[in-house]
Amino acid sequence: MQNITETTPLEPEELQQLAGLAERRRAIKRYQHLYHTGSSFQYLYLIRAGSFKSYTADTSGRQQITGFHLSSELVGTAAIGTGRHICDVVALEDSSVYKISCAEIERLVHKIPMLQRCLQRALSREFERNYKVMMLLGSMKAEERLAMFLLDLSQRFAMQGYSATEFDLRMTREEIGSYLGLKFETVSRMFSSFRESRSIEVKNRSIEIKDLDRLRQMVGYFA
Amino acid sequence: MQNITETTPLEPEELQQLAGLAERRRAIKRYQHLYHTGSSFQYLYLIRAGSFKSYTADTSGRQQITGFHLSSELVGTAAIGTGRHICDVVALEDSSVYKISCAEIERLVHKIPMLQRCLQRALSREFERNYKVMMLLGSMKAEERLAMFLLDLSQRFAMQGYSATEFDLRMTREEIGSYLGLKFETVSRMFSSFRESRSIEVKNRSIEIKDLDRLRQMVGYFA
DNA sequence: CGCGATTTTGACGGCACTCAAGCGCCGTGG
DNA sequence: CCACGGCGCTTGAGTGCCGTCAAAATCGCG
Repeated sequence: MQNITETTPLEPEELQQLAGLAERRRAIKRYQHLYHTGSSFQYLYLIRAGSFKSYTADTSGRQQITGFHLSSELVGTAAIGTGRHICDVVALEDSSVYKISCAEIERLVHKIPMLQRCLQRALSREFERNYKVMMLLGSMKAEERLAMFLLDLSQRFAMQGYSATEFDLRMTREEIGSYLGLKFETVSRMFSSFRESRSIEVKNRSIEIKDLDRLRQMVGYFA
Repeated sequence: MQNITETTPLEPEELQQLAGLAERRRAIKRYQHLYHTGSSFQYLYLIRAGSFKSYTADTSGRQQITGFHLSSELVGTAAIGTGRHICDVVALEDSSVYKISCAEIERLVHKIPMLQRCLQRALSREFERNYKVMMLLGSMKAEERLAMFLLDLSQRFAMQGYSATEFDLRMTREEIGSYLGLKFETVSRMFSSFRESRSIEVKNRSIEIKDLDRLRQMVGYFA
């Protein structure tokens, strides 16, 4: 499961590669945009600290969340192919990013084949995730969706060296619901249900996974 | 709406560009595969006649349909970024394709900037469709999904110069359902419901759209 | 401290899924 | 040529999940 065509979690060594390219860091305040839909592709952003959400407007104007982005992940890669950003990205909290100029990348890709491979692997991972998201939204039940969401977050936190079982959500129930194709009341009910089955401890935004295996069972085949 | 990261409808002039590159045509019998998941990316396929479906195995082994491909559309483009195919593609009927070698494209892209733009535009369209598919599966009702499916087919047939209102489906109700995240019984019921409201005439696989506007209204905001 | 935003929980209803039966179409073989 | 069988399709009945509406509790920002 995971973000569609936007977030790109990086292996530690890939991260180092890219950090070297970072021209400068930039502070992004809560609710501030990294970029807007349709704006031209100038930079990739490597998240140094904080978190973001990306969304598109469903044609009635409300936002449809398409992904969440955590620290040490790469944002903006979907625009590589098209030259224009295809969604809005906004900070969920005060954050900090490295800006990596698109032109700079182009130049260096020719010099350093390693970097080419690194970016290709990143794009490849994104493509494969599209299919998982499709299956998620197409056929999974609310319980399965939320379990998958938690496992996904858990794995991404672990990848950065944080705890895989204790973390804080940075997004509202409504944002989670939008991402998973559920109403926020359903998300809330599922959290309560997970608590009653002792799979997790949840107090507002703080999550502690008590029974990782049970979550995995819920996701079942889709893992 | 439409296929995720796999099909690429082409404008007539783009089609001509690519037809020039076609090395040779190849006949594909019904149920025969064009390529398998994981196989290395060797060719793009321009469909000359016939139709295909692409699917991935949801981990329990059943196939999850991810797209349908009609004549004069380009198949296999999703693998450009990754070098490996990420789904299986199989013929729904006896078909014929042009094979366009990957190496050939690479060479010509350097010579003809026009072709580069053509492929980029194609990829761009695919990316944007991902979002529509996400919204479709995330929040639309069965009626809206099927209406959108029919309008999408209608538009693609029209693009090839065929009738936008009368066409034959090449896929089963079950395949449509898999694609739209519905059970085949629900698809069947919706077809019957559309018939009762005089929006379409439907007899087995043959479809005649009687009230295009009504279908558009059903899709509503999502159009 | 106070107010708006977020979250929880309950009651209720509708849409889509499940299970099941029956029909139509078509290819195969007697 | 017809009988048969299989597959796809339709339709019905019943159920369950999730969305809607509503109210109350809690959080957190100013």
